[in-house]
Amino acid sequence: MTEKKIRCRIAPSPSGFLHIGTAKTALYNWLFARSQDGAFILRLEDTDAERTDEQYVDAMCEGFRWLGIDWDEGPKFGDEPQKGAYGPYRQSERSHFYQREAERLLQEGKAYKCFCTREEIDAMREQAAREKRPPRYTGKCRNLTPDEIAAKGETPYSIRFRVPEGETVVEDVIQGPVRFNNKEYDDFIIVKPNGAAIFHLAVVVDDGLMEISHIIRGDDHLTNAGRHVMLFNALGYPLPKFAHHPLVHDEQGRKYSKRLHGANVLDWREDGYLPETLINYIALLGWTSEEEGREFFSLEELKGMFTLKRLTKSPARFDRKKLDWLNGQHIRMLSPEQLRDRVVPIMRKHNLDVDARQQEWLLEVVSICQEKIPTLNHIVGYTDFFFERPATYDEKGTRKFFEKEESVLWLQTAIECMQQADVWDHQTLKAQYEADAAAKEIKIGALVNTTRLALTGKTVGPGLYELTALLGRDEALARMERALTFIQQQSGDTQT
RNA sequence: GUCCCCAUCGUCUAGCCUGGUCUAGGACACCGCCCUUUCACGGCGGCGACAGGGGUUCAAAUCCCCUUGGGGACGCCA
Repeated sequence: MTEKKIRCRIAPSPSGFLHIGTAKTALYNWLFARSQDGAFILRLEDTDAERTDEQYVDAMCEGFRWLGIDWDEGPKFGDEPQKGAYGPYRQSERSHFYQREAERLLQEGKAYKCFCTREEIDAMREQAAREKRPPRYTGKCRNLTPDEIAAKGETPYSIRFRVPEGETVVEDVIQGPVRFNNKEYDDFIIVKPNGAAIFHLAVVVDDGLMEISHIIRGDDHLTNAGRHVMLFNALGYPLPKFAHHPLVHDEQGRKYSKRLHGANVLDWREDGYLPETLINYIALLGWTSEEEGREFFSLEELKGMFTLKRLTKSPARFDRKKLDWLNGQHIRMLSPEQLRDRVVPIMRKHNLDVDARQQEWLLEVVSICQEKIPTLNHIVGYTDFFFERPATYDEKGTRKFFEKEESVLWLQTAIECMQQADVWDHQTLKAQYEADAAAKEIKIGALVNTTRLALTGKTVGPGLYELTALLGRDEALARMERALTFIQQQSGDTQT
C-alpha cells in the first residue's frame, strides 16, 4: 500500500496576533499531522499587503513558538530560514503561480474576463438588496464574444470563475456530506483588476501545489469550501479531505472577538498560564479523548491520541474557570526546577530581588507554593514577604488575630515556640507549636494564624512551618517582635 | 433576505453512526461534609440536562420531519 503522505497546513493571515481560534486550527492540523507521521506547513496569507506588517508576522510566529507548535515547512521567521520543498510559503511571493493558473482557467473557458466597474457591481448589489434577492453577480460579462472582449481594448478587467451548473458536495470529515446548489454561488472574482489573486484562487492553488492532503479549518469556511471544491476540480488538482470544525466562542457564546482579552494567545502567557495548559485546553475545546473522562493531557500524549473522528461538531465556549483548574493541574506536574525557572522571571519583574538569594533556597520557596498557585503570576503574592517585611497587616486578619484580648498572649506564645525550637526546621516548629498550644490550651489555629499575619502580613500563603523555616530564625523573630510592638501600640491607642 | 452548520446539566462533554445495557456517565463551577494552621490540593456527597412539537418503532437522547434558538457564509478581505 502506497499511502499518500499526510500534509496539513495552517494558513493565517498575519493581520494581527495569533488568535485563539487560529491556534485551535493550527493545533488540530499539527496534531493530526504529527499523529499520522505527516508534515505540518505554515503558510502566510499575506496577499493583502495593506494589512500585513512584519511585526504582526513576528507576533504570530511567537505565539506558535510559545505553544510549542513547530512547522516542518514554512517561511523564514526570525533566525529560522525558510524550509520545505514547496515554497515560497508566503502568498505575496507566489503571485506567479496564481497568474499562471488563472490564465489556464481563462484558456479553458473555466473563467472569464469581467469588465464591470466597481460602481456597476455596487449598483447591482443595491438593486438586489432592494428586491430582497441574495446579492449575486448577474453574469453580465459571462458570455461576451471574443469580438466584444477585443473591443474593450485596455479596459481593466477582473477574472471571474465560471461556476458550473449542478450541485457541489463537500465531503466533510466532521460535518458529513454538505450539499450546495451551485445556484447559491455567483461567478466569483478570482483575480482583481490589478492582477492580484483573490483568496479563493490563492488558497486552492497553494493547497493544490503544496499537495495538502487535509484541510482542517474553522467552519466559517464551510460555504467557501464549495467554491474551493469547484476550483480544485477546474484546476485538475486531486481533492483534499476537508474537516471544518466549529469556532471558539467567548463566555457569552459569541465568536471570540479579536478585541477581547485572551483573543491573543500571548495574553495568557502574560496572565501566568502555561503553554501546556493552553494546548490542553484548546484541544478540549472541540475534541475528546477515546479514553473516556480523561481531560489532562500533555502535548506529547495528545500527539499519540489525536484523531479527527473525535472532533466535536458544536461550538464550545471558552471557560476561564476550567482553564484555571487545568493550569493548576499542569503547574503541579512541573518539577520544582521547572517551576522555579518559569516563575523567577516573574518575581524579578515584580522587583523581588531573587538574584541576591541562593538557588537552593529559591527552589524551596517555590516548592512550597507549587500546590497552591493557580497561575504563575500568583507566585508574587505568595512569596513577596520573603523579600521584604510586610508594610501593612491584612485588615480582616488584624481584626481576627491582632485585636483580640488574647492576641498578645498568642504572639508571645508563638515567640516562645520559636525561641525554644532547638532546630530551625518544619518538624521542630510544628512540634513546638503543638506542644505549647496544648499546654496553654490555645487553639493551634490562633497561634498559627497570628504568626502568619506577623510574618507575612497576610492570611493566606504557603504552609506556615515551611515558610517560617525558610524565612530564618532571626528574621522571623524580628518580625514577631515588630508585630508585638504593633499590637501593643494599637491597644494603647484605643485605651487612651 | 438566501444558503450552510449546530442543539444533552450554568459551562465543556460521554452516549447518537450500529435504537433497548441511560431511573443519561464524567469534568469545571456551585453547595455541603471530611482532611487541614489559612488558602489550595485531595476524599465523600449534593444540585443539575436529552430545546419544543410531531412522526417511525414493541422500544428514541439515539432514526425522520417541522418549529424555535444559536452560529456562520453571502467582498475587487483572508
